[in-house]
Amino acid sequence: MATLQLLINRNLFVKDPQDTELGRKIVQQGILVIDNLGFEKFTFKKLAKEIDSTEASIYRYFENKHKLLIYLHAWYWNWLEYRIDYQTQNIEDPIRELEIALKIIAEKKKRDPFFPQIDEEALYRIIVDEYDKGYLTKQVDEDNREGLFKGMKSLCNKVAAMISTVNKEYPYPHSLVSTVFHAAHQQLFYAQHLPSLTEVNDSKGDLNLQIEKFIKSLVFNNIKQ
Amino acid sequence: MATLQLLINRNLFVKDPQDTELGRKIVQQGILVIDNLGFEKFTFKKLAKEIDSTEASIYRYFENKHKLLIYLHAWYWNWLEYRIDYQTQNIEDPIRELEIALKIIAEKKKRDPFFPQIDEEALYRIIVDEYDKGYLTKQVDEDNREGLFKGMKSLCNKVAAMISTVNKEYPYPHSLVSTVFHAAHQQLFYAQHLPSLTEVNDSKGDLNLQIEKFIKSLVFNNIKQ
DNA sequence: CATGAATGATAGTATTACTATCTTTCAGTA
DNA sequence: TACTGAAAGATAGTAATACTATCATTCATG
Repeated sequence: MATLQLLINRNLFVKDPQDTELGRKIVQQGILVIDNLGFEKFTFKKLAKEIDSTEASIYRYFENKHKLLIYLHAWYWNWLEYRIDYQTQNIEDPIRELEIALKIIAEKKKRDPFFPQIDEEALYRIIVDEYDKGYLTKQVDEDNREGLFKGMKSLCNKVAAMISTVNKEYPYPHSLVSTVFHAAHQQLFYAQHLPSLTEVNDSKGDLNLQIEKFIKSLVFNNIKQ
Repeated sequence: MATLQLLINRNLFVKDPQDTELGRKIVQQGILVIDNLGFEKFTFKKLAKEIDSTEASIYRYFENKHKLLIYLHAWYWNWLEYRIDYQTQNIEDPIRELEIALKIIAEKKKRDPFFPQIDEEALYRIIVDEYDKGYLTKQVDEDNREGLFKGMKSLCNKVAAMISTVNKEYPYPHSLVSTVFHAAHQQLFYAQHLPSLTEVNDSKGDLNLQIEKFIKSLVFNNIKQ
């Protein structure tokens, strides 16, 4: 099987971690350590220990842990966009296309053999648990200027365009999509931790399937004519 | 004019900050300092300097800065709930009642003379900028067990109940409300910092009014029969 | 006047988030 | 074979953070 690489914005790293053994280990194990400790307790020192390297070496790849987190987010959004592109090839019906996109956003993530170095299941847990810590900071404007959020924005544009194709009168395609992106992850977090904030519930079967139904209803109830 | 006090969960503080001069100053100035610095750069030491007190004294009121943040969130949600209760008194029409609730959630917050010690405009900026930092942590389950999120949950229940009154067939009242709560704040953040993720835009007039329309459309498109 | 609660003052600790410098390893090349 | 340079390791150091502990002072109340 071919092994792919997603192209990540150069401003997210000092030195491209995909280029070297150590770099790949930083990303690979970084995902696992953040998943284990949570982002606040995660440090480069702890990660260095895990991969038998040093703090200083990790700093040669990432300016700080915040950039590493955005890097992982960027990877995630690029991965979703690639999968949506892939799975909507040759689909003519715009409604069907939109359904596929929403399914991919909401579904439970599994390891993708095209990217053997990334544990997508752990990464997905990180996205769910730390969703907006990437951009809810005082440096958001600078980060945005450097294009660090291009991945999410690009996918948002893509899905918003699908919505406009289905119903070009709907006035809030981007707002609806950014809301749905968040809801898809947030509802999973709520189901696991604050269940009184959602109807999505373990006892009703697969959580992600319920979330998929919820966000589909959210979207289609809004854009049907 | 009467001065009111909102009742905040006892587990959120070591010693009730509403009981003393210093406590009130901690909350009052805490809001302003967090608003200025952002939550990550905010420290008790900096706040202590601001109020001419000491780090140790602040620790006598709040276990750590995270608890102070949740305290402020709790205050905010209690405040919204109180205002919704107040403004929906004697309203018979459930649709009108729901509209009022959504308006209060989305609208631009102004100083409330009933609570002269709280700068609601600064607090609102904090909520918008740090929305889920209160609960997106590894201790969420413990915090939740201690009832720290009662405020948001209670308001969510209230608005979800309004939705069920309007349409008792709608299957996702709580999910819709928790999504809308988030969207109401997120869309403002996006409009200010990541404008390509939203149609809400300064050049179209008042941001909060646009958000109000968006979330009303979101809710009513979903629950109309 | 005595008491005790609240606060202030000061100090100390482990950890974090870096930066700097120097050495070693090792692959490619002259 | 020796030489070079890039990558990584080793080590040290710094300012700030997130606390904890202890002791002194203030001040209202009984």
